[in-house]
Amino acid sequence: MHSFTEENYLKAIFKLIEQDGDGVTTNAIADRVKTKAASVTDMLKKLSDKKLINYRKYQGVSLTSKGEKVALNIIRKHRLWEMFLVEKLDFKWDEVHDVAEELEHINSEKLISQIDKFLNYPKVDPHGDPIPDKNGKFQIQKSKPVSVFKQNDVLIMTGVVDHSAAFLQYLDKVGIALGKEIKIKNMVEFDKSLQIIINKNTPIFISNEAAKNILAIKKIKCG
Amino acid sequence: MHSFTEENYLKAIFKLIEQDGDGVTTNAIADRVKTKAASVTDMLKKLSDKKLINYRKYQGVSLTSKGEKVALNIIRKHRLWEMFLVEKLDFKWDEVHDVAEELEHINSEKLISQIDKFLNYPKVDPHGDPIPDKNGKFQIQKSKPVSVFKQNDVLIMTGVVDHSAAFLQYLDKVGIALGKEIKIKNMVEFDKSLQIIINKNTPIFISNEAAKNILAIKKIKCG
DNA sequence: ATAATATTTTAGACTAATCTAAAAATATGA
DNA sequence: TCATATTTTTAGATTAGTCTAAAATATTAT
Repeated sequence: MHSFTEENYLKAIFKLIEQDGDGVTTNAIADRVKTKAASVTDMLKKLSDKKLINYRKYQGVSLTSKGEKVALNIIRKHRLWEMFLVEKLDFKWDEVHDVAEELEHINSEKLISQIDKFLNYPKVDPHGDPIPDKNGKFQIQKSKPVSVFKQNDVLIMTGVVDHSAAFLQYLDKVGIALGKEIKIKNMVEFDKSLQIIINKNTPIFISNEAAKNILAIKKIKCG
Repeated sequence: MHSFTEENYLKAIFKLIEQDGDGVTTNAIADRVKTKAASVTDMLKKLSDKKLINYRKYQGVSLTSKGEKVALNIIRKHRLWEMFLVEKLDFKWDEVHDVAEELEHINSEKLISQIDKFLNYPKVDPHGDPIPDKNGKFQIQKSKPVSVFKQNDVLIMTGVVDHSAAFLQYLDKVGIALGKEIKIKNMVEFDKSLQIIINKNTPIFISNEAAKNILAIKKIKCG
């Protein structure tokens, strides 16, 4: 098993990737786990030795599939416990976080599968965040900025962060709208702009700034 | 708050006192918390500094009322969690111990009071052990050998450990029977024999061997 | 392109809890 | 009572996680 602390680092890294994509920085992690950058570096070496993250000095980190599995399991437990506290023990949705932070580290397969059953297999927690199933798969996807996805991902546009008229008019002009398919063809290293294909049309470029403000989910593979 | 480890030591000491009375030995604790005597000595110093135990080198330990309070709270949490696992999550009574060992260290007043309510304020856990209430009082007392009680305790005799005819005849002869009041007048240091008063009659002496085989509970003060 | 700034890593130290081996205290028993 | 055995404590080392301060690397802005 992994230590309480290792689990917290993996969870922090997972959430940072979810927010900002791969290449998570030492300082960002230090912020999230409320420690100093030097301590983070030590832990990154340890997690890397255990093949839980991909780490090269000064280059930022990403999770290996092994590390992602661990992180997803912690998140699953956290969200199921939050659900339990609200549904069964009359906690308010804003009271549950700190207790769930502790409960998520309890080690028992049976405990968590029984809680899941007891709650009738919920798909989202009290904050509306999706709960991964026991295989680490989300039944419901949360929309994320286009900027966090990877080359060759195929997405469905679901919303915007910036609701300004100017931005919406821009989207209209380039042909991005709710429900449209967006395939990420390429990412330009220099300015992080993206070459994308909308509904199989001719590729276009959008800036990193634009990509950060367009929300999307991964398209589910059919067949 | 106290560390996970400190809590485990306090719980171990509490249980040893419950079994054998005050003056718990270093080795007995080492056995229970599965560590070495040297480690126990270190921890005893720490707990003593924090005024959680009474400790004099080589003399064995007892709990201060502060320490007992902490121990009782851990035991309360442990037993409520066991109850929850069996009643609500379909655990077998022999599957719950290890998980409850982890859950008992979760820090949340509200969590445990809500679990208590959810279970409708149970008085005993799935193993039949009494559950202390939030003030650390047992609503139901577990019978313990007379040998573990202290001077001036007033008890009610509830049973025996040794069911042999010889022992029962001896009890009959000295006037000890189910329901009789036993007041502990004095304990002889030399052989640990007890001077007791049965139903306010003339004091008699019983051996430590006998005292270990007579079960009793503390008499509840009326009025 | 280079100087200034910011980020990240290294080096070395600290704490809590643990261990082994040796010393000290206590208990046992002829 | 005095030697022996047992128990407990001390001394010194180890591990996980943390810290500060200094060095190395990367980024930014002129």
